[in-house]
Amino acid sequence: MAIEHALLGLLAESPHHGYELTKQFAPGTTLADIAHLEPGMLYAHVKKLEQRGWVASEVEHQESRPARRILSITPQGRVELDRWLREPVDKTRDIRLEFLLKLYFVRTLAPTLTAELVREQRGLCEAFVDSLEGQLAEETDDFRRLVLQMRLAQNQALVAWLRNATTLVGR
Amino acid sequence: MAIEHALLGLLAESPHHGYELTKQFAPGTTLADIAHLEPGMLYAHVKKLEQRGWVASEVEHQESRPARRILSITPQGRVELDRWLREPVDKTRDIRLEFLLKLYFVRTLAPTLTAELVREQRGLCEAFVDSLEGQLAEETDDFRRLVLQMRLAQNQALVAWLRNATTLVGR
DNA sequence: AGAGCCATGTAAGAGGTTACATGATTAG
DNA sequence: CTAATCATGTAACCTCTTACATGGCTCT
Repeated sequence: MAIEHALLGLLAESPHHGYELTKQFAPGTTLADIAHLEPGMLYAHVKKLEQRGWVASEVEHQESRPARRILSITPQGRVELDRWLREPVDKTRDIRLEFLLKLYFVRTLAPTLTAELVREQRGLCEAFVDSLEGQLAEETDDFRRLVLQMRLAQNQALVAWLRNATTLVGR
Repeated sequence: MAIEHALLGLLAESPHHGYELTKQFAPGTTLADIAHLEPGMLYAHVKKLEQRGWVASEVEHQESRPARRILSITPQGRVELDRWLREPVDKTRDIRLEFLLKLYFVRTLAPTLTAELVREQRGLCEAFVDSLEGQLAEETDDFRRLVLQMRLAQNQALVAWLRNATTLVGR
């Protein structure tokens, strides 16, 4: 899901063929730092995106080179990408991959939305922190407290990071 | 993987049949708080554990109740469980589920190993913190710094939590 | 009479990993 | 001559999620 939206994000800038897209995820690139994507999986994702009508393709023949399929984003694809870029993730574990991808693309594709995305994500994390603090106040079992404390520590760290990100990313 | 070891952990205390095991993961229990396990998947996991020779089963017939398969851990299963209980996890994301399961079972099955497990896990997290700090010192790109800072914040929070856990769990 | 408990599973589908398959061209 | 690059995919195999299938018993 998240990776497919990232592919939409790459195609939103300009059409590309599959091989070019795999290069964006090659070791050492920023995207590879966030998500792994093997060439084999890329073509499978593209197939799904075409089936959903978010991507269209056209074959380009070349001399002395294999033919390539030029992929471009459709109007429905743009609608979907825009929806995705505005929505924060609701599970803490999705911040590592999906939220970072949103942040990566929102900055270049819709810079004016960046600050709002970060703010909404921080709102969700803060609400979760509050909820965990409430649960912790009522919990008496040592081990369950330990579990809650871990989640609390992680979410507090994310809130602090997002607060800092607002200033860095929001210019 | 992690959930299968948790099932081994439950069977290490005493033999159980499948239905009893599903109850251990029912909503509201401590285990359900760490990991989700639907009945359907439980039987699939048990099948795998039997194929590996870590669990053996014996059918028990009952009057006026469906027959049940009593599951018990084998000697090889105990060896595997012991190995698993001693090893910290090496990816940060596995702490949420797999490390918590290890912690849950090591406390009751091998309490003397608890402090050592927490210490080793903290060692790994600290090493990762050091590595991230090194990368951050050399990174100039704003966005990549943001990614590194998030990972750093998360791992620092875990180190602090593990430090606190030593005192709580190690008695 | 109907809801829920006991007790076991299968089946279908989504998602990811790893490896393999093809075959021409260009650079060292 | 060998390795890397260009360019596409398939196939096999895990894991997890969700839903369904069965059928008797107990409690209200």
